[in-house]
Amino acid sequence: MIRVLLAEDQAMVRGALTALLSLESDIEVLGSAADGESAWRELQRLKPDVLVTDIEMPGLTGLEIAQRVRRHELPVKVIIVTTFARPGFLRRALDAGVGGYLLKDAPAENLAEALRTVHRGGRAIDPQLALEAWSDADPLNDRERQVLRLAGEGQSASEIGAQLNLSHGTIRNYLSEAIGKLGAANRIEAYRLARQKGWL
Amino acid sequence: MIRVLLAEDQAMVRGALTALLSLESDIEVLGSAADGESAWRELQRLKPDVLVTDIEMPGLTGLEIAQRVRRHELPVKVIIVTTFARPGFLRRALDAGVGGYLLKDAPAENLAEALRTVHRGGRAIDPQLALEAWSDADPLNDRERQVLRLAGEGQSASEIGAQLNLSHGTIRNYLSEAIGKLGAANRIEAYRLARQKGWL
DNA sequence: ACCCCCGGGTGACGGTTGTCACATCCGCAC
DNA sequence: GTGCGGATGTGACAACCGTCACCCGGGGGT
Repeated sequence: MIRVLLAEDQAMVRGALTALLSLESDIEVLGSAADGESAWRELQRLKPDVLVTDIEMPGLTGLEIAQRVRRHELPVKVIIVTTFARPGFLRRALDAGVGGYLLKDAPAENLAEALRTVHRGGRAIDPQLALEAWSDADPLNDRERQVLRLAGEGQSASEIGAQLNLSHGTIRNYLSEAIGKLGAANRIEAYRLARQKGWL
Repeated sequence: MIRVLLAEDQAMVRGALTALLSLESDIEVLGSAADGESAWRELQRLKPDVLVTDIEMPGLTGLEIAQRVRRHELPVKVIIVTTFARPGFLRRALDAGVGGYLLKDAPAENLAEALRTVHRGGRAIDPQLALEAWSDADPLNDRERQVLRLAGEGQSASEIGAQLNLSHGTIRNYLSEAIGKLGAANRIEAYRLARQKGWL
């Protein structure tokens, strides 16, 4: 019997996934959590074999939980199930030692299958995504990432500078570099590109 | 017996929702579709009592399907189930005469409940969202919406102008108006604001 | 015929952005 | 210490952006 904890913020999807997994005779859903913190608490209380978690959740993200699990050496496998086919996310997930990374686009049967694979020590990584993940690395450094994020919220160079205690000229230099590295035409395009790669 | 067709692009969520609804003894899931066009075809082939559809799908969106249903006077109720708590979306959905509008944040039991309500002729609208929907209306006209959308993709005024056969000066005028109407500081902020309201 | 509104355009203004070359400072290797 | 590299600033330039006042032409009303 595979004992599972489910973390997913959208209640309807959470309920639906629970129903889906409960159909499998060798899987038992111990419980579910709607945000990162409670997932972390339930993880320690219920001691499941496998944690199935979304990435984007209030509080802790699924990636952060995976990192914590590794750091505390908890005996639980982690499977990420997410909407986002972003190479950067998979990259970080693998660095955090997750057992599986599935897309919500994948057929529903894959989930139970992946659960079994991971439970017996294997890995279940979405194959087409695995390729992309190693193809191109994040070219941005911390400053560029930081500045690009703020620029993407509509802030001007001066506003960003004020926030980071840097001169507006420096901000423009960083933005210019980021735009160049990403092959974009302006900050807006750069932001979108970086975002869809999972780099921001 | 309530006969249901399900339209949802993410396969895993689609499978999970099917599992969820199949647990109910008075509900029968006739089939499901992964995009707007096939949902529309299945709708005519299977003639379900109720269509449960996501909004964001490839091809036709759920809102467009609802509009078509109304235009063709098909004898099917439509329930929108979406991630997006955007007043503008609900507004358009109601204009299209949908029977229900639920958020994926809502508890899973609500879905079956809403299905029954709508099937017997009632309406199931997320209550807190219903309030917001009438609070503030979309101030943008078609041109502004169109231009803002393109600007949000990183295109310059000249590029947008070329695409719409308008002069770059006119584009700037539209953007300026949109920025003003939304109380934003620049096009980036305007885009974000409009987007999160569901106006784009 | 008259007026007025509406979609579109123009030209000018000051500010912002993107780019580049160069300057400064600090820390670290040798 | 010398030298180098990274992080931060500066100043200049052209292009772009946001704003505004104003112009034009074509429908509707009346």
